[in-house]
Amino acid sequence: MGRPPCCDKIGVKKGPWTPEEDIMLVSYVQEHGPGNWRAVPTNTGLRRCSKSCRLRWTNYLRPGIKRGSFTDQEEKMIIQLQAVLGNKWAAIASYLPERTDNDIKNYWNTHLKKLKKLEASDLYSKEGHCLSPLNSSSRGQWERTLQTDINTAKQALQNALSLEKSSPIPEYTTTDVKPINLGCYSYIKQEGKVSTSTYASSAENIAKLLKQWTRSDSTNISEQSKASSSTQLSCNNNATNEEFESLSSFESFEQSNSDQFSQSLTPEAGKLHCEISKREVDDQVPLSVMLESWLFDENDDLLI
DNA sequence: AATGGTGGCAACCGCCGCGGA
DNA sequence: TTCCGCGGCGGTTGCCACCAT
Repeated sequence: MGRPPCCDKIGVKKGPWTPEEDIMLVSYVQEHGPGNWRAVPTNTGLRRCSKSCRLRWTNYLRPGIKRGSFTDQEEKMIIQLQAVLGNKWAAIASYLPERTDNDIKNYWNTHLKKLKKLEASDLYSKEGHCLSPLNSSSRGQWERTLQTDINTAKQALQNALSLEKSSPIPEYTTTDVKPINLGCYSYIKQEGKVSTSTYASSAENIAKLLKQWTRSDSTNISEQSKASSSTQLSCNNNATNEEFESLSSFESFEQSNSDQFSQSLTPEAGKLHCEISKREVDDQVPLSVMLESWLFDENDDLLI
């Protein structure tokens, strides 16, 4: 006998979310903040499971989510963090705050897993042995493999971080996939033409619905926030005033919820995140140094 | 033009851990 | 101390769009 379902299955809607449902959820979270998901369906009138609401928020509607293709730096970080942390997608996602664990998991399963498999088979054929720890002949050999993995991870992480420092904003060529933030939705610009998913094409509709509840908040938005928003939106000539206002509202909301981000991290990652935030304010210790010291600590733990 | 195959991604399912009663 | 409910996480599924034949 398993645990009963988190919510009554009868009358609970499943499948893709409609823009109207998104609006209901977003406006509720805007008002009450993320949390107490159990109460969301009853308070909003959404015929959705509480888990579904939380998932929709964290994976799609949450402000600050970057969509579109992964950059080289992101890919490197995912590969190396996966080597160190394993399939701890939430932990990995905590180092890529703009990406959700679901996104990273999907990316790994569709792109990187294949890549790693290919590399592994290549090594297997070249070296005539399996690198899997479970099949290695001795623990010592496995530890050496692990150590190599960790060292590689650290190296790549440092490379990625140094790249990040030199070019904090990814540059896109005309052939690159270029994500354009539009509130909680993203338009993907590819090879000069703007294409949207069927869902994202409803963004204007969403913006109209958002208009009502953003009006009251928009008066409190700082000029700085507006400036950064307009920079992002300048990519899209079709951006409406309503969309602009909704985005501004989201950004101010995001800032107010930065504490919740650090709370959502794993204990280890949370500690690191807090430490990084603190140190960065206190004495500007580079992120790469923090990560490296953390990785060294992890190594010690693993090899004891 | 039609159809089958494949890849990508959003969403669901079930288990686990934590915190409160 | 135990039980229960909730939120979080990872694995998996199913739908849809794109591509090749």
